[in-house]
Amino acid sequence: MLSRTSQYALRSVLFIAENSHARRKVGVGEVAKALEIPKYYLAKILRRLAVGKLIRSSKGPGGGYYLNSEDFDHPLIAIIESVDGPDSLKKCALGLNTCSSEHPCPIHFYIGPFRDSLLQSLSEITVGDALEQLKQEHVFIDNLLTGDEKKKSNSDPDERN
Amino acid sequence: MLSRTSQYALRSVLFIAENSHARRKVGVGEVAKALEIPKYYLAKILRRLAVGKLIRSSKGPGGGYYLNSEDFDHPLIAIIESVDGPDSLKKCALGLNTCSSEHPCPIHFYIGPFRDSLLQSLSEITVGDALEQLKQEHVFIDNLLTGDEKKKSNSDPDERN
DNA sequence: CAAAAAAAAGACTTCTCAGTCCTTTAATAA
DNA sequence: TTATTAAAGGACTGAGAAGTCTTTTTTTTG
Repeated sequence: MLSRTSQYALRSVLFIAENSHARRKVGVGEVAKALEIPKYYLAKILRRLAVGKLIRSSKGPGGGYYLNSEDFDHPLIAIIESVDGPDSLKKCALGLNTCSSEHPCPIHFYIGPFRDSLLQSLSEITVGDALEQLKQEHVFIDNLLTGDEKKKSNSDPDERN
Repeated sequence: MLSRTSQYALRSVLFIAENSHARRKVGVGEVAKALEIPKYYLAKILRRLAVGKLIRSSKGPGGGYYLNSEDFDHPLIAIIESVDGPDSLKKCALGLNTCSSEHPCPIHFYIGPFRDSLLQSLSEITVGDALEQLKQEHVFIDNLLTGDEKKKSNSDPDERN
Protein backbone atom coordinates (compact mmCIF):
# COMPACT_ATOMS: atom_id res chain seq x y z
CA MET A 1 0.00 0.00 0.00
CA LEU A 2 2.34 2.66 1.24
CA SER A 3 6.04 1.92 1.20
CA ARG A 4 7.60 1.57 4.58
CA THR A 5 9.64 4.63 3.84
CA SER A 6 6.61 6.82 3.34
CA GLN A 7 5.00 5.39 6.43
CA TYR A 8 8.09 6.39 8.36
CA ALA A 9 7.95 9.79 6.75
CA LEU A 10 4.33 10.42 7.60
CA ARG A 11 4.67 9.36 11.17
CA SER A 12 7.84 11.35 11.62
CA VAL A 13 6.36 14.53 10.27
CA LEU A 14 3.39 14.17 12.60
CA PHE A 15 5.66 13.44 15.50
CA ILE A 16 7.84 16.41 14.77
CA ALA A 17 4.75 18.54 14.41
CA GLU A 18 3.52 17.39 17.78
CA ASN A 19 6.78 17.77 19.60
CA SER A 20 8.60 20.73 18.20
CA HIS A 21 8.59 24.33 17.18
CA ALA A 22 11.27 26.77 16.08
CA ARG A 23 12.64 26.99 19.60
CA ARG A 24 12.30 23.40 20.63
CA LYS A 25 13.65 21.14 17.93
CA VAL A 26 13.78 17.38 17.95
CA GLY A 27 16.72 15.28 16.83
CA VAL A 28 16.83 12.12 14.70
CA GLY A 29 17.61 10.03 17.72
CA GLU A 30 14.58 11.28 19.55
CA VAL A 31 12.23 10.62 16.68
CA ALA A 32 13.78 7.25 15.95
CA LYS A 33 13.41 6.11 19.50
CA ALA A 34 9.86 7.37 19.92
CA LEU A 35 8.63 5.82 16.70
CA GLU A 36 10.90 2.78 16.69
CA ILE A 37 12.41 3.58 13.35
CA PRO A 38 16.04 2.70 12.56
CA LYS A 39 17.93 5.85 13.34
CA TYR A 40 20.30 6.11 10.41
CA TYR A 41 17.66 5.17 7.96
CA LEU A 42 15.36 7.78 9.40
CA ALA A 43 18.08 10.37 9.04
CA LYS A 44 18.05 9.88 5.31
CA ILE A 45 14.30 10.21 5.14
CA LEU A 46 14.28 13.39 7.18
CA ARG A 47 16.96 14.84 4.96
CA ARG A 48 14.83 14.21 1.91
CA LEU A 49 11.89 15.84 3.64
CA ALA A 50 14.04 18.81 4.59
CA VAL A 51 15.34 19.18 1.06
CA GLY A 52 11.75 19.08 -0.11
CA LYS A 53 10.95 21.88 2.33
CA LEU A 54 8.38 19.78 4.12
CA ILE A 55 10.22 20.04 7.39
CA ARG A 56 12.98 22.35 8.62
CA SER A 57 16.33 21.44 10.03
CA SER A 58 19.20 23.16 11.70
CA LYS A 59 22.64 21.88 12.60
CA GLY A 60 24.67 22.24 15.70
CA PRO A 61 23.86 22.15 19.40
CA GLY A 62 20.20 22.70 20.03
CA GLY A 63 19.62 21.86 16.42
CA GLY A 64 17.26 19.31 15.00
CA TYR A 65 14.05 19.17 13.05
CA TYR A 66 10.93 21.25 13.38
CA LEU A 67 7.99 22.59 11.43
CA ASN A 68 7.25 26.18 10.73
CA SER A 69 3.74 27.43 10.27
CA GLU A 70 3.55 26.91 6.50
CA ASP A 71 4.60 23.31 6.89
CA PHE A 72 1.31 22.48 8.54
CA ASP A 73 -0.47 23.23 5.30
CA HIS A 74 1.20 20.59 3.19
CA PRO A 75 -1.05 17.73 2.14
CA LEU A 76 -0.02 14.28 3.24
CA ILE A 77 0.52 13.25 -0.36
CA ALA A 78 3.38 15.73 -0.57
CA ILE A 79 5.23 13.82 2.11
CA ILE A 80 4.74 10.52 0.34
CA GLU A 81 5.84 11.88 -2.99
CA SER A 82 8.80 13.60 -1.45
CA VAL A 83 10.28 10.34 -0.23
CA ASP A 84 8.93 7.85 -2.76
CA GLY A 85 9.02 9.98 -5.86
CA PRO A 86 6.15 11.63 -7.70
CA ASP A 87 3.26 9.46 -8.84
CA SER A 88 4.47 6.58 -6.74
CA LEU A 89 0.91 5.90 -5.70
CA LYS A 90 -0.60 6.44 -9.09
CA LYS A 91 1.65 4.13 -10.99
CA CYS A 92 1.60 1.20 -8.61
CA ALA A 93 -2.17 1.22 -8.50
CA LEU A 94 -3.09 -1.21 -11.21
CA GLY A 95 -0.02 -2.75 -12.70
CA LEU A 96 -1.50 -3.01 -16.16
CA ASN A 97 -0.10 -0.22 -18.22
CA THR A 98 -2.92 -0.32 -20.69
CA CYS A 99 -5.72 -0.79 -18.23
CA SER A 100 -8.00 2.22 -18.34
CA SER A 101 -11.61 3.20 -18.17
CA GLU A 102 -11.82 2.37 -21.87
CA HIS A 103 -10.17 -1.00 -21.42
CA PRO A 104 -10.98 -1.89 -17.88
CA CYS A 105 -9.91 -5.13 -16.35
CA PRO A 106 -12.08 -6.54 -13.59
CA ILE A 107 -9.57 -5.51 -11.00
CA HIS A 108 -9.70 -2.01 -12.32
CA PHE A 109 -13.31 -1.74 -11.34
CA TYR A 110 -12.69 -2.60 -7.75
CA ILE A 111 -9.36 -0.97 -7.23
CA GLY A 112 -9.88 2.14 -9.29
CA PRO A 113 -12.41 3.91 -7.09
CA PHE A 114 -10.49 2.91 -4.03
CA ARG A 115 -7.27 4.36 -5.32
CA ASP A 116 -8.95 7.51 -6.51
CA SER A 117 -10.58 8.32 -3.24
CA LEU A 118 -7.46 7.44 -1.34
CA LEU A 119 -5.50 9.77 -3.55
CA GLN A 120 -8.03 12.50 -3.08
CA SER A 121 -8.00 12.15 0.68
CA LEU A 122 -4.25 12.27 0.81
CA SER A 123 -4.27 15.36 -1.37
CA GLU A 124 -6.87 17.15 0.71
CA ILE A 125 -5.76 16.36 4.21
CA THR A 126 -2.95 18.55 5.45
CA VAL A 127 -0.50 17.86 8.20
CA GLY A 128 -2.49 20.28 10.34
CA ASP A 129 -5.71 18.42 9.65
CA ALA A 130 -4.20 15.09 10.56
CA LEU A 131 -2.81 16.58 13.73
CA GLU A 132 -6.22 17.92 14.60
CA GLN A 133 -7.66 14.50 14.11
CA LEU A 134 -5.12 13.01 16.46
CA LYS A 135 -5.93 15.60 19.06
CA GLN A 136 -9.62 14.88 18.84
CA GLU A 137 -8.90 11.24 19.40
CA HIS A 138 -6.59 12.10 22.28
CA VAL A 139 -3.85 10.18 20.55
CA PHE A 140 -0.17 10.97 20.20
CA ILE A 141 1.48 9.62 17.10
CA ASP A 142 4.10 7.77 19.07
CA ASN A 143 1.46 5.96 21.09
CA LEU A 144 0.38 4.00 18.10
CA LEU A 145 3.30 1.66 18.52
CA THR A 146 2.45 0.31 21.92
CA GLY A 147 -1.23 0.97 22.02
CA ASP A 148 -1.17 2.49 25.48
CA GLU A 149 -2.99 5.73 25.59
CA LYS A 150 -1.35 8.63 27.32
CA LYS A 151 -3.68 10.86 29.20
CA LYS A 152 -3.87 14.23 27.60
CA SER A 153 -3.96 15.87 31.01
CA ASN A 154 -0.32 16.84 30.82
CA SER A 155 -0.42 20.32 29.49
CA ASP A 156 3.07 20.90 28.16
CA PRO A 157 3.91 18.67 25.22
CA ASP A 158 7.61 19.35 25.83
CA GLU A 159 7.35 17.35 29.00
CA ARG A 160 6.59 14.13 27.21
CA ASN A 161 9.56 11.73 26.96
CA MET B 1 -1.03 -1.53 -4.31
CA LEU B 2 -0.98 -5.08 -5.54
CA SER B 3 2.36 -6.77 -5.93
CA ARG B 4 3.35 -7.58 -9.45
CA THR B 5 3.17 -11.22 -8.53
CA SER B 6 -0.46 -11.06 -7.54
CA GLN B 7 -1.28 -9.05 -10.62
CA TYR B 8 0.30 -11.80 -12.69
CA ALA B 9 -1.64 -14.36 -10.71
CA LEU B 10 -5.00 -12.66 -11.16
CA ARG B 11 -4.55 -12.14 -14.85
CA SER B 12 -3.32 -15.68 -15.35
CA VAL B 13 -6.22 -17.26 -13.55
CA LEU B 14 -8.65 -15.24 -15.63
CA PHE B 15 -6.81 -16.14 -18.78
CA ILE B 16 -6.80 -19.81 -17.92
CA ALA B 17 -10.46 -19.61 -17.06
CA GLU B 18 -11.19 -18.05 -20.41
CA ASN B 19 -9.10 -20.41 -22.45
CA SER B 20 -9.25 -23.81 -20.90
CA HIS B 21 -11.28 -26.61 -19.50
CA ALA B 22 -10.50 -30.14 -18.36
CA ARG B 23 -10.04 -31.29 -21.94
CA ARG B 24 -8.27 -28.27 -23.30
CA LYS B 25 -5.52 -27.22 -20.99
CA VAL B 26 -3.14 -24.33 -21.45
CA GLY B 27 0.60 -24.41 -20.83
CA VAL B 28 2.84 -21.91 -19.08
CA GLY B 29 4.32 -20.82 -22.36
CA GLU B 30 0.94 -20.02 -23.78
CA VAL B 31 -0.12 -17.97 -20.80
CA ALA B 32 3.22 -16.24 -20.58
CA LYS B 33 3.14 -15.23 -24.20
CA ALA B 34 -0.46 -14.06 -24.16
CA LEU B 35 -0.06 -11.99 -21.03
CA GLU B 36 3.55 -10.96 -21.57
CA ILE B 37 4.72 -12.40 -18.31
CA PRO B 38 8.20 -13.89 -17.93
CA LYS B 39 7.69 -17.57 -18.51
CA TYR B 40 9.78 -19.11 -15.78
CA TYR B 41 8.59 -16.67 -13.23
CA LEU B 42 5.01 -17.38 -14.17
CA ALA B 43 5.67 -21.08 -13.78
CA LYS B 44 6.43 -20.54 -10.14
CA ILE B 45 3.31 -18.51 -9.60
CA LEU B 46 1.11 -21.10 -11.27
CA ARG B 47 2.66 -23.78 -9.16
CA ARG B 48 1.75 -21.88 -6.02
CA LEU B 49 -1.78 -21.44 -7.29
CA ALA B 50 -1.99 -25.14 -8.09
CA VAL B 51 -0.71 -26.11 -4.66
CA GLY B 52 -3.32 -23.77 -3.20
CA LYS B 53 -5.97 -25.62 -5.25
CA LEU B 54 -6.98 -22.45 -7.02
CA ILE B 55 -6.13 -23.90 -10.40
CA ARG B 56 -5.49 -27.44 -11.60
CA SER B 57 -2.51 -28.80 -13.39
CA SER B 58 -1.52 -31.99 -15.10
CA LYS B 59 1.83 -33.10 -16.41
CA GLY B 60 2.81 -34.77 -19.59
CA PRO B 61 1.70 -34.39 -23.17
CA GLY B 62 -1.57 -32.56 -23.47
CA GLY B 63 -1.04 -31.39 -19.92
CA GLY B 64 -1.16 -27.87 -18.64
CA TYR B 65 -3.36 -25.76 -16.45
CA TYR B 66 -7.09 -25.50 -16.29
CA LEU B 67 -9.93 -24.71 -13.94
CA ASN B 68 -12.60 -27.07 -12.82
CA SER B 69 -16.04 -25.90 -11.93
CA GLU B 70 -15.37 -25.24 -8.23
CA ASP B 71 -12.43 -23.04 -9.10
CA PHE B 72 -14.75 -20.44 -10.54
CA ASP B 73 -16.17 -19.84 -7.10
CA HIS B 74 -12.98 -18.69 -5.43
CA PRO B 75 -12.92 -15.03 -4.50
CA LEU B 76 -10.20 -12.95 -6.05
CA ILE B 77 -8.67 -12.32 -2.65
CA ALA B 78 -7.85 -16.02 -2.42
CA ILE B 79 -5.62 -15.71 -5.44
CA ILE B 80 -3.81 -12.73 -4.01
CA GLU B 81 -3.31 -14.37 -0.65
CA SER B 82 -2.21 -17.58 -2.24
CA VAL B 83 0.76 -15.95 -3.92
CA ASP B 84 1.51 -13.04 -1.58
CA GLY B 85 0.71 -14.71 1.69
CA PRO B 86 -2.30 -14.26 3.94
CA ASP B 87 -3.23 -10.78 5.07
CA SER B 88 -0.84 -9.25 2.63
CA LEU B 89 -3.40 -6.60 1.85
CA LYS B 90 -4.57 -6.15 5.39
CA LYS B 91 -1.19 -5.73 6.93
CA CYS B 92 0.33 -3.46 4.34
CA ALA B 93 -2.54 -1.04 4.65
CA LEU B 94 -1.27 1.11 7.45
CA GLY B 95 2.15 -0.03 8.44
CA LEU B 96 1.48 0.53 12.10
CA ASN B 97 1.01 -2.80 13.75
CA THR B 98 -1.00 -1.39 16.60
CA CYS B 99 -3.16 0.94 14.56
CA SER B 100 -6.78 0.00 15.05
CA SER B 101 -10.18 1.52 15.49
CA GLU B 102 -9.35 1.92 19.15
CA HIS B 103 -6.00 3.48 18.44
CA PRO B 104 -6.46 5.02 15.06
CA CYS B 105 -3.77 6.98 13.36
CA PRO B 106 -4.91 9.81 11.12
CA ILE B 107 -4.16 7.85 8.01
CA HIS B 108 -6.32 5.08 9.34
CA PHE B 109 -9.35 7.27 9.12
CA TYR B 110 -8.83 8.08 5.50
CA ILE B 111 -7.48 4.80 4.31
CA GLY B 112 -9.52 2.50 6.47
CA PRO B 113 -12.92 2.76 4.81
CA PHE B 114 -11.48 2.45 1.33
CA ARG B 115 -9.32 -0.44 2.19
CA ASP B 116 -12.23 -2.18 3.87
CA SER B 117 -14.44 -1.83 0.86
CA LEU B 118 -11.67 -2.92 -1.45
CA LEU B 119 -11.09 -5.92 0.73
CA GLN B 120 -14.77 -6.67 0.77
CA SER B 121 -15.00 -6.42 -2.99
CA LEU B 122 -12.09 -8.75 -3.46
CA SER B 123 -13.64 -11.18 -1.01
CA GLU B 124 -17.04 -11.11 -2.67
CA ILE B 125 -16.11 -11.20 -6.31
CA THR B 126 -15.35 -14.67 -7.54
CA VAL B 127 -13.35 -15.68 -10.56
CA GLY B 128 -16.65 -16.42 -12.26
CA ASP B 129 -17.98 -12.97 -11.47
CA ALA B 130 -14.90 -11.28 -12.83
CA LEU B 131 -15.11 -13.36 -15.95
CA GLU B 132 -18.72 -12.36 -16.36
CA GLN B 133 -17.71 -8.76 -16.03
CA LEU B 134 -15.13 -9.17 -18.76
CA LYS B 135 -17.70 -10.77 -21.02
CA GLN B 136 -20.11 -7.92 -20.50
CA GLU B 137 -17.39 -5.49 -21.44
CA HIS B 138 -16.54 -7.61 -24.47
CA VAL B 139 -12.99 -7.82 -23.24
CA PHE B 140 -10.55 -10.69 -23.15
CA ILE B 141 -8.03 -10.57 -20.38
CA ASP B 142 -5.12 -10.77 -22.77
CA ASN B 143 -6.39 -7.76 -24.70
CA LEU B 144 -5.60 -5.48 -21.84
CA LEU B 145 -1.99 -5.43 -22.83
CA THR B 146 -2.38 -3.88 -26.22
CA GLY B 147 -5.65 -2.13 -25.85
CA ASP B 148 -7.07 -3.43 -29.11
CA GLU B 149 -10.47 -4.93 -28.67
CA LYS B 150 -11.17 -8.28 -30.22
CA LYS B 151 -14.63 -8.67 -31.62
CA LYS B 152 -16.58 -11.20 -29.65
CA SER B 153 -18.12 -12.52 -32.85
CA ASN B 154 -15.88 -15.56 -32.86
CA SER B 155 -17.92 -18.16 -31.09
CA ASP B 156 -15.38 -20.76 -30.08
CA PRO B 157 -12.89 -19.46 -27.55
CA ASP B 158 -10.57 -22.32 -28.50
CA GLU B 159 -10.10 -20.69 -31.83
CA ARG B 160 -8.37 -17.65 -30.42
CA ASN B 161 -4.56 -17.63 -30.71
C1' DC C 1 39.09 30.14 19.38
C1' DA C 2 38.20 25.39 20.73
C1' DA C 3 35.10 21.79 21.93
C1' DA C 4 30.87 19.71 21.50
C1' DA C 5 26.58 18.77 19.33
C1' DA C 6 23.85 17.82 15.67
C1' DA C 7 22.64 17.29 10.73
C1' DA C 8 24.66 16.15 6.02
C1' DA C 9 26.96 13.11 3.17
C1' DG C 10 28.31 8.94 1.38
C1' DA C 11 30.02 4.11 1.42
C1' DC C 12 28.61 -0.16 2.50
C1' DT C 13 25.65 -4.31 3.78
C1' DT C 14 21.37 -7.02 3.86
C1' DC C 15 17.00 -8.58 2.39
C1' DT C 16 13.18 -9.23 -0.58
C1' DC C 17 11.02 -9.34 -5.05
C1' DA C 18 11.45 -10.39 -9.66
C1' DG C 19 13.45 -12.93 -13.14
C1' DT C 20 16.41 -16.82 -15.39
C1' DC C 21 18.00 -21.31 -16.17
C1' DC C 22 18.73 -26.18 -15.58
C1' DT C 23 17.46 -30.73 -13.89
C1' DT C 24 13.93 -33.98 -12.33
C1' DT C 25 9.42 -36.07 -12.23
C1' DA C 26 5.18 -37.57 -14.10
C1' DA C 27 2.04 -38.59 -17.75
C1' DT C 28 0.92 -39.60 -22.40
C1' DA C 29 1.30 -41.74 -26.82
C1' DA C 30 3.70 -44.22 -30.41
C1' DT D 1 8.51 -49.72 -23.09
C1' DT D 2 10.60 -45.94 -24.81
C1' DA D 3 10.41 -41.20 -26.41
C1' DT D 4 8.26 -37.06 -25.81
C1' DT D 5 5.91 -33.53 -23.51
C1' DA D 6 4.81 -30.61 -19.92
C1' DA D 7 4.84 -29.38 -15.04
C1' DA D 8 7.68 -29.51 -10.62
C1' DG D 9 11.58 -28.33 -8.28
C1' DG D 10 15.68 -26.01 -7.10
C1' DA D 11 19.88 -23.09 -7.79
C1' DC D 12 21.24 -18.88 -9.19
C1' DT D 13 21.36 -13.64 -10.57
C1' DG D 14 19.98 -8.65 -10.52
C1' DA D 15 17.70 -4.56 -8.92
C1' DG D 16 15.86 -1.86 -5.59
C1' DA D 17 14.31 -1.02 -0.82
C1' DA D 18 15.75 -1.01 3.76
C1' DG D 19 19.14 -0.63 7.15
C1' DT D 20 24.07 0.37 9.19
C1' DC D 21 28.22 2.81 9.91
C1' DT D 22 31.80 6.33 9.45
C1' DT D 23 33.35 10.78 8.18
C1' DT D 24 32.45 15.65 7.17
C1' DT D 25 30.21 20.01 7.74
C1' DT D 26 27.83 23.42 10.25
C1' DT D 27 26.44 25.71 14.38
C1' DT D 28 26.46 26.85 19.14
C1' DT D 29 28.51 27.84 23.40
C1' DG D 30 32.01 28.00 26.98
